[in-house]
Amino acid sequence: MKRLIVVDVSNFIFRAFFAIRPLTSPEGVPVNAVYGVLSMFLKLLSQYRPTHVLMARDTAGGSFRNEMYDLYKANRTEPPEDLIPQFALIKELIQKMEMPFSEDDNYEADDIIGSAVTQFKNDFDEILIASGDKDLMQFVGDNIKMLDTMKDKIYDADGVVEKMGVSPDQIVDYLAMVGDSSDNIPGMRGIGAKGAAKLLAEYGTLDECIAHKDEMKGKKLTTAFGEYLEDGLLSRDLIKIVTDVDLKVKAEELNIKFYPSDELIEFLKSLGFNSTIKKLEDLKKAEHDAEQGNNSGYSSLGPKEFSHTLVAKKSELNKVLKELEAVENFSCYTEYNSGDLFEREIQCVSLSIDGEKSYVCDFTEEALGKEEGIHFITQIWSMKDKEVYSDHWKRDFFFADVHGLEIKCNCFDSSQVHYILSPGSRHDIISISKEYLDYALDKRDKKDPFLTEASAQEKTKFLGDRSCCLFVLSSMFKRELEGKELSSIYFELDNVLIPILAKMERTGVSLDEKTFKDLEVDLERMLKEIEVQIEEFSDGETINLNSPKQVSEFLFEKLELPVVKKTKTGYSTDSEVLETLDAKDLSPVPGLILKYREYGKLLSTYVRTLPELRHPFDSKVHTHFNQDVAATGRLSSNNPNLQNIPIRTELGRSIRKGFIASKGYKLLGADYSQVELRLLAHFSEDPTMVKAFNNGEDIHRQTAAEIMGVSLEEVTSDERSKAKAVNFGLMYGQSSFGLASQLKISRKEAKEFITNYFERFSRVKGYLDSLKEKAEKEGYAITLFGRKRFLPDINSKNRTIKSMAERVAINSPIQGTAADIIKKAMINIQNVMDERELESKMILQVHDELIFEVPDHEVDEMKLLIKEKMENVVELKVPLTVEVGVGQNWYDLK
DNA sequence: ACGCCGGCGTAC
DNA sequence: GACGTACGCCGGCGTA
Repeated sequence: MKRLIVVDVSNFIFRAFFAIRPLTSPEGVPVNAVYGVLSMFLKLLSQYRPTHVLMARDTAGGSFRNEMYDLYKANRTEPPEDLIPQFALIKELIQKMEMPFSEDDNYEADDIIGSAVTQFKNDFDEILIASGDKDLMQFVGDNIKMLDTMKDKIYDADGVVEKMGVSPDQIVDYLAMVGDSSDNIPGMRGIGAKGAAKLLAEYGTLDECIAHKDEMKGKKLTTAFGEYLEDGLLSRDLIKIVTDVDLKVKAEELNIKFYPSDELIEFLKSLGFNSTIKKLEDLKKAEHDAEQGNNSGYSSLGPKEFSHTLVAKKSELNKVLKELEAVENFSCYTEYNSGDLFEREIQCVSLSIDGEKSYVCDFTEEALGKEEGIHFITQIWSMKDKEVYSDHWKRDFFFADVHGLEIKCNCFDSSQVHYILSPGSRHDIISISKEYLDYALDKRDKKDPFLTEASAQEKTKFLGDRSCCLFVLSSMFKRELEGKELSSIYFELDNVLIPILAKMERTGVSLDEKTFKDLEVDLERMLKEIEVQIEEFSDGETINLNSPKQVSEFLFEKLELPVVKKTKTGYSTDSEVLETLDAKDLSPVPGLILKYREYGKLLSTYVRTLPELRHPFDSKVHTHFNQDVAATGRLSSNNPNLQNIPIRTELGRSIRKGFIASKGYKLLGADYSQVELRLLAHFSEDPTMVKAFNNGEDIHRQTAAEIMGVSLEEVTSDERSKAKAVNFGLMYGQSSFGLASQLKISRKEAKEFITNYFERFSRVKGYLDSLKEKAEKEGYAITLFGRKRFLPDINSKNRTIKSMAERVAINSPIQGTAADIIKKAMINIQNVMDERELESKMILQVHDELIFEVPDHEVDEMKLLIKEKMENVVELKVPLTVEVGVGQNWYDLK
């Protein structure tokens, strides 16, 4: 099998430059693009195993196209400064790798590629064009395919049709009509991607379209084929790729060298690519051992192949189960169809007992079927003395719950553990396989119905690879956890929480349709009224009040109001600015826009959206609680986010009336009062603060009294709210500057507040400083329970970056400990609810608050239980107090 | 037509 | 430069 890959080097260079973070050689020369091109190329060799290669490149000068059209590529800016020295290095790299190479001063890489595939077409079994340039799709057909290395996707003629909507031989005409903004090719104004595809579907070619231009309907099309026809014809000429460039190499000269030369290794050393050198040196050694004709070389750099067995017969399933019985732990990768939460079916289960080989059980095959799938997975999940690795146990628990199955095995969740080992990065199986195993899993998901259309072989690799990686990674992470404090964070906290969250998601929350409908009508009317009022000031011009850009033009150019604040791109119009302007009484408009924003936010984010997100299954909303997103250890919620339902303004708060208890149930809410401040008191052991909490004082009032030097009774509500701002600011590492701008007081005053604060609460200062020092020394911030957050920037020389890390060092232990506390409370409460077989259900968590749906007869019992469990999660130097409320809806839980 | 980013705003 | 952690809406721009 002779396979030629033609590499669009210019395309590689730009993609690499932007994909790889800045990187310099030991001599200080930027080399990120060189590194990127090398990695992409090595990956190409190992993954697609070409026998022949041609590297095609542009030269610095323009091409004949510039003579045709002086605006050709006129929109291109100069390459970034850091990239310029890398062009020569990449050329040198190609030479040192002894890869066949072609460039020509009069032609672009596209022309070289076009010429190569045309001229060498009959010399190879298969030719792959490695480039992201759509233009090159015109050559796809027969044995010529496009390869997008970033997406790991190969396009044959059908693939082109699917992606572009036209066949390869229509690509030139297509681009002639649509244009190409990256090369400044105009195209025909008025015709977009959809339009061009439609026209070509009807007439076949551009020429045929022109022949029938009198049939075109609509103003856009008539002008396109009138006024802009010339542009289209010029574009077509520019897009056409030359196929008869003299390449100065013959097909048989394109065979590649499979082993690195000493010279190459020396060159890479000078660039500082240590990890790559190591691999190449090993390869060099292997060259000596290798037998003649052994075709490994560079292509062996790729990951070793796992070995997968497809299981598609009932009798074989039992054999698999027997093997599982014989081991203590194994990975179990479950693949569901992408259908909805309640309807979804199990499609495949892939298992590995050693990280080298896997069984892929396919329940979409006729011989098995979904009933068999459920039966099979039930048997696995009931192996109660086994430890089973999955990368998404919450999904499995949800599925099990829907189908009334029980999961009794010991669950080990690779993503969740990785979150604990390294919060703040990505934890999905694809990312961690890449990071730890340097293994590129097939990135496709089944949006395109991959699992139903792919070949059995492809499917087996897709799934088998995942369970193998899952096994290897889980074993690694398990060792990593061993003997560490972090171990208990995982095994006692996060892992135990998984089924609880699944249950909460499954239960969902009921909404009252009428509340939302009424609010929607009200808000729409109120918005309309404001629009009308504002129009009086705009001379009939319609302004989209949802567009900060248009609002800014209106306020600061048309009405000439004073600019208060700027953003990166222009004048700010945020609420702070609008309030400032409103206070100046120059125009009623800022105040009106403030109202418009408030109502618009409520309408678009909550009132209109939430009822839409109810699930047809039970008409409830089922949020997702993410357990591996927030770097501090908090949960997050999405689809919808039920952790940011308004409360501050009365109108916003009324949305909570729409969150209701099911019939015969009440909602029960319990929230920690001032957890984070109490934690600050506990950690700092500041006597004044500890005493205040122990005496049950109003902490903000107490703070005000201390820093303003007045008695508790004398504190005004303004003073109290200022003190509150100081208290919160402290925990976020706020500076006097920030406090001043928030409270609209002078910096001097703000500074005084803070100075007074630290005098009165002297231990707090010491504590906050110790957090920074500790983070500098240890490299991480840590919670009371031992959850860590690593802070690579804490010793940065860049002041701004270091300060940011310091604020994180202050905030994380406080926010994170609060998160750990409520997680523990959730677990303890759920345990008792299970023991007592209560009908109550936990439904929401909002960082310091839990909401339950409780049958009327359990209200009293649950009130006691929840308060007791939440308050006694952990013994601190100050009491943790919890306030409990009961009501028919979320608004009434006061 | 789609994806990404900036601006903005909601919660704790 | 200046307040931590999230999610999501909208408009606008680019599609490398």
